Amino acid sequence: MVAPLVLGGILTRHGASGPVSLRISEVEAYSGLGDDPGSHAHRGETPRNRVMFGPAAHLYTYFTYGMHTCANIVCLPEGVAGGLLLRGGEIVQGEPFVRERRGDAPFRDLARGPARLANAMGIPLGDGGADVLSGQYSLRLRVDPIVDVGRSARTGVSGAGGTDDYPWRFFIPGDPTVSPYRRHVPKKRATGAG
DNA sequence: CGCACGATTTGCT
DNA sequence: GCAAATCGTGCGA
Repeated sequence: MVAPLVLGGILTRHGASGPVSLRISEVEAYSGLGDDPGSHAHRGETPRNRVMFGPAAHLYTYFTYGMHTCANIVCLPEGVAGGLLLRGGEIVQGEPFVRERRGDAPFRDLARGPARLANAMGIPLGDGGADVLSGQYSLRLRVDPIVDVGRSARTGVSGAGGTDDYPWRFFIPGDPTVSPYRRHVPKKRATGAG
C-alpha cells in the first residue's frame, strides 16, 4: 500500500510567483486493475486517462464539473493504471502565493479538497504528465511512514465505487486539512425536469 | 454528431 | 442546506 507513504509527504511546486509546498494529509486511491468503478481508468485506456497508465511519480490532472481541476500522482508502474487523488493538505511554504489565488480563505481551507488543492498549488490542467520528481515539481516522502492512517470509503464517487467495498480513501487522523466525508450527491440537471 | 454526467466548490437563505 | 456554475469526455448511431 503506497498511500501511507505519501501521507505526510511534501509536494513542492516551483511556480511562476514562487515555490509552494504542501504537506499531503488526504488521498484517494484509484486503480485500473480489477473492477474499480470509480476510476477514470475503469473503461480502459483513453487519451484522457492515458498518463495513469504511464510510469509512476507523474502528474495526472483532470477537469471536472466544467470548472475544477484536480491532481493525482501516478503510483503504479508503467502499463498499470493507478493514481492517488490529492484531496487535502497543509500549505507549509509559499502561503502568500497561494492566497493570490485562493484569497482570504481560512488557512486550513487553502488546500482542503481536491479542486482547492490544485488551485492552491497553481497546478494547471496542462501539467498532466509532468514528472513530480523533476522540473518544477519535487516530492519528498516521509522517512518514517505514518502507520495509523485513517481509512474510509471514497468521497463523492458515484456508483459502486463510492461504497465501503472500495475503502481506498486514506488520511491523517485528526489533521484539520482533511476534507469532511461527503457522500455522493446525485447531480440534478435543468429545473423542472422530472 | 448529439446527449448526459462527473473523483466539486461556492454563495445565498 | 440547497441550487447554480460550466465544459470535456465517453458512448451510441
